[in-house]
Amino acid sequence: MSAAERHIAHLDMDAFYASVELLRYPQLAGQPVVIGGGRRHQPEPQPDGSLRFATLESYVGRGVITTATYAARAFGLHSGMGLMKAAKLAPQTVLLPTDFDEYRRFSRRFKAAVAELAPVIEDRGIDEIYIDLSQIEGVAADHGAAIAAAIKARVKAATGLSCSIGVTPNKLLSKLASELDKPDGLTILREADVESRIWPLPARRINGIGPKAAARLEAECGIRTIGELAAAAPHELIERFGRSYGAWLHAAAHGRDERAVVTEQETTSISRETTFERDLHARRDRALLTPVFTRLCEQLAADLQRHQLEARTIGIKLRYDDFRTLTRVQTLPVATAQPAAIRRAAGECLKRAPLEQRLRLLGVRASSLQPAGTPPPPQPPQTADLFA
DNA sequence: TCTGGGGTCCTAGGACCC
DNA sequence: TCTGGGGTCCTAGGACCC
Repeated sequence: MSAAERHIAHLDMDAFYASVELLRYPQLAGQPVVIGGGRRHQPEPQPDGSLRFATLESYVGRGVITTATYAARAFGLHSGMGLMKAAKLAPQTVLLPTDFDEYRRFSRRFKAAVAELAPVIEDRGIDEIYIDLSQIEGVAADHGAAIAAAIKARVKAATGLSCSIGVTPNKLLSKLASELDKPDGLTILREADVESRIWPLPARRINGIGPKAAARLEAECGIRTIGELAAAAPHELIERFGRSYGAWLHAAAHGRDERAVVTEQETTSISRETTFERDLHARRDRALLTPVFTRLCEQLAADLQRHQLEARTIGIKLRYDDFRTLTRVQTLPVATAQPAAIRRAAGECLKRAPLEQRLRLLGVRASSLQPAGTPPPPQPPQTADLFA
């Protein structure tokens, strides 16, 4: 491993789901559009051949925005916001249903396009990747500017979509850099730029500082920006946030990150969950709940089988009407991908959960995964055997 | 009528074993 | 009938991310 400076890119597709939908419905370009909710608001063909799109004002339900176009963001709409709340802010916004199959197709397409130019890619979900450019010839000359521009052009040619790229010496800085010039941005940063370009940003922008940590930093330390975090005494961060997280906060604020670009990652869990249209009572609404529960288990089993995996641990997740979340898991003696075995184990978990309160969500999860057909480890002898 | 669905990683305590 | 330290497995919850 050379000690030479690394060149790591972070590529983020711009408003990905919404941009894919705009390819399908170009007449919506420039309009406020959000993606989200169920399947009930498909565009309806009109007698004159045009399409009639649903708008937020007619939405009823518990869905959230998964992606908003930049025009919709101008109204204050953003991903994660409840659609009912969004409807109050901008009722005329077009609402399109989520079509994950289509987004996955475009995801594969843009990643394949990048791989033609730079094959060392770390998947970070459907719409973003890290790319290690360090081995690309001539990258040091311009710190990755030319190859990043070429990647942007190749993605655009392959998908019709724009993306934003940050290139820096590490993943942490690249993730920050890719956001600095969105949409259709290209930002090159070196370590010497951290003070001027990164330190003014809110600490919350750092990948790994979420709402809780950001609130504590501000309330307990008066820290709002990354620069203020960088100036904090390491031992104080460690006292407040623990040895591991405190030390990481300090390093992150100084733009230090040694993590490698990881090209292969094993799945550690698979889950299925659903939020009910109205809160259900475990006993009184049992007739409604039971088939949903069984179907989640069947879907989970199918997911496992599709991935050729088996699970040793099966768990459930409940969300109560007050949004508290509870989990129960059970580890089985033998791994399974069978719907009946999963249903049985999940049923045992459910017996150990309090069910007085109404539920808004029910989920089933498989973990301790292993390849299908892995021979079971030798079992400890049964009591009966010892005295046989 | 606030708050989806799919993930990862970390912590912490108890059981059990050497 | 005290006193250990370390290791693994399991469970529950929480923070965070896309």
